[in-house]
Amino acid sequence: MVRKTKEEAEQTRKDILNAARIVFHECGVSRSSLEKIAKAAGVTRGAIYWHFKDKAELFFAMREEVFVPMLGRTDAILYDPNHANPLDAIEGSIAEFFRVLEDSLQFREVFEVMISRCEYVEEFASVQQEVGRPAQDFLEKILRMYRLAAEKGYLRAGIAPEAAARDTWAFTSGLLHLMLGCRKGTGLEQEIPGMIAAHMAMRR
Amino acid sequence: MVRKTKEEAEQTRKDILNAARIVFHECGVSRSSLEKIAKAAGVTRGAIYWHFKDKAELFFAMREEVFVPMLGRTDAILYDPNHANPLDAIEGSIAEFFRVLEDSLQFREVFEVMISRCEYVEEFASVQQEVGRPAQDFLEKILRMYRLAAEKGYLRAGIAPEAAARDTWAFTSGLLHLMLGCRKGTGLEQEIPGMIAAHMAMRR
DNA sequence: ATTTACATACATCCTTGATTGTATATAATA
DNA sequence: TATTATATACAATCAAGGATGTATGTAAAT
Repeated sequence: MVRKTKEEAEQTRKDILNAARIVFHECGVSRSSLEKIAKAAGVTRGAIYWHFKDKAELFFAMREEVFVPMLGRTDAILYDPNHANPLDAIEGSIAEFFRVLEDSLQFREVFEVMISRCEYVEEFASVQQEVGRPAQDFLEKILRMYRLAAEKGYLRAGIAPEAAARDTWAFTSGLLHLMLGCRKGTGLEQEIPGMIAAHMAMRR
Repeated sequence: MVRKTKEEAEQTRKDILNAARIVFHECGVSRSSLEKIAKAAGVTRGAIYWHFKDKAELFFAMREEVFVPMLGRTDAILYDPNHANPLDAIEGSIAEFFRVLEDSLQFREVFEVMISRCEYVEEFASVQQEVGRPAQDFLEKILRMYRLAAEKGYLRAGIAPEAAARDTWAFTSGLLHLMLGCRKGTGLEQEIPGMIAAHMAMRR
């Protein structure tokens, strides 16, 4: 049989994306041939070329699958009106980010692929820009929050909102890279909530 | 002519390492064929295979070329007895690290290759461990310094040396990744000294 | 004379992109 | 409602180009 119904086609698309994530994570992006991915998905390369233009587009689609819901989760907490203190919103949002990473193998795998299993050159150079964009947005978001906190008197005296924001920005980025890159498997995960709390405590 | 004197051979080894750095940086490690590197170095693949077992060993040698002197520079400042306040030693050491990265194109290229142009799988998985090791060492070094600072009364009351060390650790790692990864070319470099000073100011 | 420091040549293995084939879902039409 | 036409969702095959590792050649240094 060849021609499938739309639902079935959508399912094979998902199968391909799942296989791509697993193979990318295991072999790295450049050593993941489309043949390998196809086999892992139980299809042939023809199916992959039907759904995606090439490997770069497949990679990009895989990234989208997790970035959008991740941003939804963290923004929901960052902008939760229940927080009287913006510092609580920032802390909760960062904690949520790492909680999702720890809970979901799928999310963790995608982030690991992007951090340490992909070479950002040529077609993928643009991907790096896209990957860096949320980081840039994150800086702006927490900067606004820190300014709000300063206005409300929650931010410790002597700390400029700009300085606090950039420091938190670097801290979060570093934590992510340490957790998924060089130091994975060393039990760092358990210390993350404490590190986040300590980080925020210094500016309360 | 074929056979070279020992000094000449050492020079071609250096030529190969330089070419490898440039080609790795431009094409990414996996797309850098040994043929490309050989051409860039003005030799043939035979010369590369003479000096290095394979691409992984070449990569590792390139890394060594900059890691050792870099550690020398930063440790020299970290352990400089002129600093009465260990916090000054920490701040100076971190600042020196980023100063070297900005001054030396060679160092920056190597770090960029390691951060965003190499896939850490299979043969390179061990490299990732080695790359992560200095980060681990750095944590232990500054932890000792922070403890010393606490003993001498330089560390702000209410901050545990352990918390301060881990926070600085993540901050430094994040700054490095933001500078060389997603946000390069956005003028972040100019703000780095200020960010480091602000980071340390929060614990004085 | 022997080892060194390469250059050259060879064989093998992937990968990719393109093309072609084809059975069927779906829409249009009668 | 039944038939027809066409687009869909892949599978299979083909052609071509690298990339790697190894084996061999060789001229000069030691």
